[in-house]
Amino acid sequence: MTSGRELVAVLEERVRSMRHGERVPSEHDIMARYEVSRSLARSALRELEARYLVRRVQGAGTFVNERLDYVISRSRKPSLHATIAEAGRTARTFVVAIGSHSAPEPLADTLNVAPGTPLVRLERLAYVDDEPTMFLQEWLAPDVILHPEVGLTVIESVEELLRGSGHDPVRAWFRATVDPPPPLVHDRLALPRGSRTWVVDSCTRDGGTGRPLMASRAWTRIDVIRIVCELDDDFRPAP
Amino acid sequence: MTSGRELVAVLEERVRSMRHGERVPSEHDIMARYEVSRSLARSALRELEARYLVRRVQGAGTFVNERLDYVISRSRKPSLHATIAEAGRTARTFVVAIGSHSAPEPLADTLNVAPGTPLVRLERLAYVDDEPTMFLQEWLAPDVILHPEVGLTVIESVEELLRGSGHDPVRAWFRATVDPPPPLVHDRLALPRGSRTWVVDSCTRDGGTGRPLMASRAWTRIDVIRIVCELDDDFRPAP
DNA sequence: GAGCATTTGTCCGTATGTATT
DNA sequence: CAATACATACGGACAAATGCT
Repeated sequence: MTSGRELVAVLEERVRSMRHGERVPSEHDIMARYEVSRSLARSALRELEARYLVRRVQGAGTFVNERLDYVISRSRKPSLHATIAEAGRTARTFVVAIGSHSAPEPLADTLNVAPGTPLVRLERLAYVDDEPTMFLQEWLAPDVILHPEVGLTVIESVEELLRGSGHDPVRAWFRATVDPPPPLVHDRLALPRGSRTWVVDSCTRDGGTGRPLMASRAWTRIDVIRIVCELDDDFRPAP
Repeated sequence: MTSGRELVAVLEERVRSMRHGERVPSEHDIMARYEVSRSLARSALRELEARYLVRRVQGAGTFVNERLDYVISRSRKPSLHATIAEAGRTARTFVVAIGSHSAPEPLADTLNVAPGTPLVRLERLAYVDDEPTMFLQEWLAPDVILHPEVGLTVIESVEELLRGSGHDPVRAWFRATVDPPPPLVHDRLALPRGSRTWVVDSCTRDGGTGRPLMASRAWTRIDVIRIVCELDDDFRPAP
């Protein structure tokens, strides 16, 4: 082995031939096998980590990582949970906080209520294969859900809850980009230093009446999920 | 200075107080000023680079970097050039290749022509402040443009060209995500190793007839542009 | 719970190569 | 050509987290 670039290429090929979760040779193994210094082995693995091909855990090792695609669009209904289950992985969501807060300015505008109107705010944390992966803040318009205290600790999907309350929830608007998360979210997702997340703001309305039901912001680990934003083509039939 | 984490925080604050393009202290300066080793100074600057806060150029130095926002949606018309000009930066686009190619399968489908139909393919390279920033591949539906050889080497905006040919171009569909670019694009954009780009596929139609005019794929430097995808809310008036 | 080996994280120091100015 | 600045690579030491006994 002569250069770090080669080392990265060799390791990448090897990693790509392995399955999600499999163990990647340790830094020490790589030193011995390819006769390079530890710093070079480290930098190669770190580059693969930056490309989301591996995950590294101090004390445990380096493991192959496979990102899951999640398409966001108006027409596609499948939840994150369904998408993840299809890929043979498991997803679970927990409510970490629930309370009544008065609507801040931009949210009041989105939900079409007067500023200061009390809203139910949910904070949820979604795990993929026991890894904290998505942190959600959701504001529910007044009176869209009956007995929220009961339903929300039990039901994992707010969409189902809305449907159960007699609504027809559709994603009416979203805005997505990639950004560093605020410190609170950084901790919740146990992110490594300097990492970025998908940030998706969204508004859910009733498909029939157009009434705003919920506004949300979600931070998603970019190394676990690959979000694909799609604008529907009104001139083509939905698949 | 005790830890690398502090050093990053201190440098980040300093960088954030500076303006785009300003010179950041060199690795050597940081060693002397904060009494750390070169490797620590390096890793700190590299982390700021990973957060898109600085750009590093071998032999030249490290410079403050400020990303530009570019919103993609159906309703927003402004071109990338206009967006960049508003931020006080300059954008230029060059046609690097133009030729006739038979339509590959997915493109033929998008443009609603038979597979193998000859299409005009454009390759363009957009510079922001003399930095190669976006590489575009564009396929034009048959006969949508008169005398393409003449117009395309002169006009920087294909949208204007379409308008000049009597069409009413609107963005009918897009799909956006973040991914490593293919090697050819990696070279064109002079990217550092292991970096990712925005990848935006798009289809432009005539707003009146719905006729497909153009399909395109664009790779954009994620450290120069922050793309924001937005789905319009049909229940709210456009701003 | 304690102890231990393994593995990655964080530092240091040094030397040489390469691109820019 | 020379000076500057970043890139690459070596080596070593210790810290911190994990997983197992």
